Amino acid sequence: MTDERYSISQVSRCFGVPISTLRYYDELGLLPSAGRKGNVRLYGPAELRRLALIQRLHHRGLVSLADTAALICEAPADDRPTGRDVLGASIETIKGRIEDLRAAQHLLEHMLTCPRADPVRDCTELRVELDQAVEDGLGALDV
Amino acid sequence: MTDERYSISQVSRCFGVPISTLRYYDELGLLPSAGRKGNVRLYGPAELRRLALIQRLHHRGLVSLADTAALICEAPADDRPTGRDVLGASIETIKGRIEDLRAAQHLLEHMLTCPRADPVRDCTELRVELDQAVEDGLGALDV
DNA sequence: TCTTGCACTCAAGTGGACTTGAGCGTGCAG
DNA sequence: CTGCACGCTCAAGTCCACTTGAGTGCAAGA
Repeated sequence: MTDERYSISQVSRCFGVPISTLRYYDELGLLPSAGRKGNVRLYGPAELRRLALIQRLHHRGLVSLADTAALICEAPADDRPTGRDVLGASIETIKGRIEDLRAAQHLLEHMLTCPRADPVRDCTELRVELDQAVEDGLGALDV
Repeated sequence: MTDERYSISQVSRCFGVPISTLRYYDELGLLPSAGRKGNVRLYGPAELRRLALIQRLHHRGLVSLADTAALICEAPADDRPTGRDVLGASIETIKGRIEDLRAAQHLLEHMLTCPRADPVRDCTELRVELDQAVEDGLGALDV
């Protein structure tokens, strides 16, 4: 608040992002520093907001760094459609992943609560579901 | 259906998994073949089910291969708690990721529908949210 | 018999996202 | 003025999940 300009180590501490990562993002052009004093990077509010955005999108592999870059780097106007495309595609990808995760969650919860000692071998319910998947797959062989 | 034993290329085709990946999983012990004829891998129904399970868990990085292995390889009985732990932890991880994904999805949807030419720079709503995150982070500096 | 196709092994390479290390500069407290 | 914290660059290394390539074997069909 007092300052307006932050050193790389301050940014690192606030956001829990390693210094090496910040330098790496700078190198990529994903998060350039606001400027330099000597050759020391300084970050301002705009950079902090940008980093917050990057984190929200990229955190734990939600969106690849390349896509994140495509999404948040102001496109050169004529490139705008590209940005929109990535945007739409990313949303679809994310929706798909949420579905996948939900399925995996159900599966794991079943494994956790299943009274069978080894659900993978013994649980009928699980087996039925997996067999269905196998059937679906095998269908492809008869073509 | 007719057969009960499948070649690596058949399995590859049914499940859309590259042959190299199947060999890799075999090498890891994650998905051993049912046996070999000569030194050619053969897969049976149990292996297909196992592969279906692996896919559900591992698909697009949902769960790491190591964790997938921990989850589905029958633990040596005394190791059972370990399996349970991984199970619980995985479920929590997955829940967290679903939340993160939802947040990212909202953010992207806002960016898509926002009338501003460049939401990242111009959208007040977005800025407010990001500023909040920045404030939260900066709080850590005053300690 | 010869070729074609599928399978195998083992070692090395790939890509994404960083991390680590060596070697160097700079500013300020003691 | 010396030492330490902090910062810098550039090259190389790491981890994961595979993929690719070189070299080989076997079995069936023309």
